[in-house]
Amino acid sequence: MPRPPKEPSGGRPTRERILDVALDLFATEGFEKTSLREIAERMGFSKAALYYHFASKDDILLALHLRLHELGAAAFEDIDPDRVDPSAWRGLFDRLIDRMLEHRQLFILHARNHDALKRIAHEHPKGEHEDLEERVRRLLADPAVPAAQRVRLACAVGSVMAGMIAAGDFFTDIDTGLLAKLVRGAVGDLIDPVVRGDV
Amino acid sequence: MPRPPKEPSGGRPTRERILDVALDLFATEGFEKTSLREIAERMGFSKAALYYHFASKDDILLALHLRLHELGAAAFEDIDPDRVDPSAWRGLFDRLIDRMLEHRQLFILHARNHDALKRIAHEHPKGEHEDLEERVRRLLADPAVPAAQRVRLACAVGSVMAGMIAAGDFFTDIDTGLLAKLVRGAVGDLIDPVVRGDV
DNA sequence: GTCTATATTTCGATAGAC
DNA sequence: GTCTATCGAAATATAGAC
Repeated sequence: MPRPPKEPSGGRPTRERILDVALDLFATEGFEKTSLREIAERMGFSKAALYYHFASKDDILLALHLRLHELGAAAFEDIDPDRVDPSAWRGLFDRLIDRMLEHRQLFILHARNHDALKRIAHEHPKGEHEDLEERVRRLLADPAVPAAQRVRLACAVGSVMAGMIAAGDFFTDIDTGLLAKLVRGAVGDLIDPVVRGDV
Repeated sequence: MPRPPKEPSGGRPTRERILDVALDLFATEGFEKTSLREIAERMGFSKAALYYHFASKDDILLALHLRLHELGAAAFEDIDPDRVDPSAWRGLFDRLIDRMLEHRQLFILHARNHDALKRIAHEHPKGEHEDLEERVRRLLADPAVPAAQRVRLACAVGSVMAGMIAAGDFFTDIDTGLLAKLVRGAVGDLIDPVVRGDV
């Protein structure tokens, strides 16, 4: 029989609590600069104990990458990978903004440790997931797409990122719902000419 | 008498060439991940020789920080620190975009290693420079400024950053002049409602 | 100005007891 | 599942010869 949890952790498994701590540290200090000693100290046990739950430091980052990947897969599974036309951009960004504000830390982790994530994703050739980021990346680099559209798309992505980062640093007094509305408005102004076909 | 330079380095002093190499590495791999061994290898001499030119690794980053600071001071010395009103934003961003595209690496270095730069700037209390970034930062965090203006400003900054980062990654086929024009147009659409007083 | 050699620290990771 | 103890590698930095 499954024994009930004894720790005062809300029944949250130790592995998940380690990931919570690592997410916080990786997002605020960076993956390279965060040491396992630091994670272990916050968890209240020794460095070696971490290795019972994870095979390596990279393995912790990989698990966090999976959290983000599953999130993205669930949120954008109805998008046609082969045909991302501008008319779908507005709805795409509306959902993206909500998701990103809802899971700020995960996206900040991703943006901040992009190199490390790319490295371990490259060392784990399993799945070769075709996620949203890769599609946007290809769109941005495609010389066949009008330059104006590509630049506008990059600015829109940068705007969402900036809003998300600022949310925790400068916008602590702004309600999340209002922030989402304002960012949606700004992104709308950015991609309106693209959607309307003016560029 | 000042002896002529013998190295095939265009007469560029060793110290400056070290900074060039360090800038490239810090911007592409990050400050923490770049080792002095890596810099020394590219320079063609040993690790210890670096310490003849710089007192520490932090000192190298500090010198690069000064490059950026002098650049910013020269470019925005005519801005009134105490009165940054929206009507000046357009001109501010126009100059900012040109400067940033012109010195891409320096700004990428700054964005990527913001924490390390803040740390060494904090350890060097000299000057307590009041630069443009600090002013924008205060504006973004000021609850007295309308939320819509703050969010639009953050999006504009994020757009410029995105355009600059993408310039080297995805926009290699886009002429710099065209890119600057397109980013100016995008930022204009973002801050137009603010400048006109619609928000 | 650059070298070799080395001191010192910190890190990720492992071994084995409990 | 967690511990202590330790290994090996790599990092920053220093000492002293040339």
